[in-house]
Amino acid sequence: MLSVRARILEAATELFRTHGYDVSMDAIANVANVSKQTLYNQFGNKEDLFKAMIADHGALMRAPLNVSALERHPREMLTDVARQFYTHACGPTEVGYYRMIVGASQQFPEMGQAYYEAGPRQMLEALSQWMAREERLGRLDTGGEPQLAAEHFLSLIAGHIEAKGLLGLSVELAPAEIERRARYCADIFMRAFGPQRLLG
Amino acid sequence: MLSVRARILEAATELFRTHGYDVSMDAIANVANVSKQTLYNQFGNKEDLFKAMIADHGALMRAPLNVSALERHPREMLTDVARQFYTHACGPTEVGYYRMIVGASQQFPEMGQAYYEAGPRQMLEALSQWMAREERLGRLDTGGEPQLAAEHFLSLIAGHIEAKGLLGLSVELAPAEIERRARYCADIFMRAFGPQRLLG
DNA sequence: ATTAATTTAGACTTCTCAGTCCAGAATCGA
DNA sequence: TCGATTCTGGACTGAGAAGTCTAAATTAAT
Repeated sequence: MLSVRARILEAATELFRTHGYDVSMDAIANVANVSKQTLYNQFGNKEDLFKAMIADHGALMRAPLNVSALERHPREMLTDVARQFYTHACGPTEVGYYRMIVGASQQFPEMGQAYYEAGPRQMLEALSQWMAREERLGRLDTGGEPQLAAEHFLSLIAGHIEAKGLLGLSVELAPAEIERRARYCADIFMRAFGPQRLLG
Repeated sequence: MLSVRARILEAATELFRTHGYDVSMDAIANVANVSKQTLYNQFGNKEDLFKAMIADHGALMRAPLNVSALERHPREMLTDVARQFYTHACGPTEVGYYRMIVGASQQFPEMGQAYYEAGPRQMLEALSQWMAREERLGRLDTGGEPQLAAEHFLSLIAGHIEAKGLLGLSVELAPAEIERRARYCADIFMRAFGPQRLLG
């Protein structure tokens, strides 16, 4: 049996994700199988509950980009990053969550900031550092702008898929499609940033 | 003097954009300098007003990508598209609007769909057709996938900037920065999709 | 077993907001 | 000018939701 607090957070995550901030505390209490008073005892008020949920979720988000396997060829590495992104960060659950944050950040600007720091920012940072290293090894050529190149690679992966998801359009990717897209992205990126360039 | 209806739409656009769907009809009536009853006479109810505002706005959104000047070199054309995007579609106003739609599409899924069709979808379509033509002329090489290439170019432009804007982070680009980014994007794209490729 | 703390159920207060109603003022058409 | 339409201001209703309160039940600690 989960702790009372954990059950509340779980229910809150699910309901906020699917309905946005416009969920009644009663609804959360019901789904968590907890009395309203307990909910207020644990979290004080709705806003604090919301923030606690964000903080709780942040921990889960940091894992996907695991840039530990350093010694692979850039193309393999990039394919893998893309694959992981499509598998974990791009499914309807995570996109729904992202969507909810976007909606809520209108009311609580600091939520958007916090999400950015915990999520996109960290991925960007990690990827950028890896690219800088590869550039020193002569296996990438970002023109001395690994930060921009990392931005562009993430945009390449997420781009249109994520935009559609945000607007509520279906975004399920079959495994084969994930594979195809992942390879395609790595390919495009290597054409633009690989070491053997012609133009520029 | 604007018509009553136009004034209401203007006020609604502004308020919905900045505060999301959680704006009171009273507030809208006040800003529009109109009585509440008039507001209801004109639009029936809040949801219809919201939809009318979307429809009204849609018309404005279709202009920016003006793919009429066909005979320029791809690089120039792409730079121009990017420049237009950064200038018109990426400022705080338009991003705020996009953000609001994302938030509302949780409550009204068809809004997200409508926005996608009227905005991103049309840009994608136009760009994709242009790329297909350029490919026939031998001035681009998208590997027979102009649709994907167009997706990627738009992602390249919008990518991180838009994501930050959605989360409420500042996103103002100075003119010089717009110029730099526009050129950079066209450059990257040409490296990956220009005709003189090495890898593949 | 007894005491202290926590949980429960649900009634209650207060507030905000969508939408209605109405009586009088302004506007418009012929 | 006069009749019809539209707009105004503001009171009003009804619903939903945040947060409080209380008395009883449950759980945990000694």
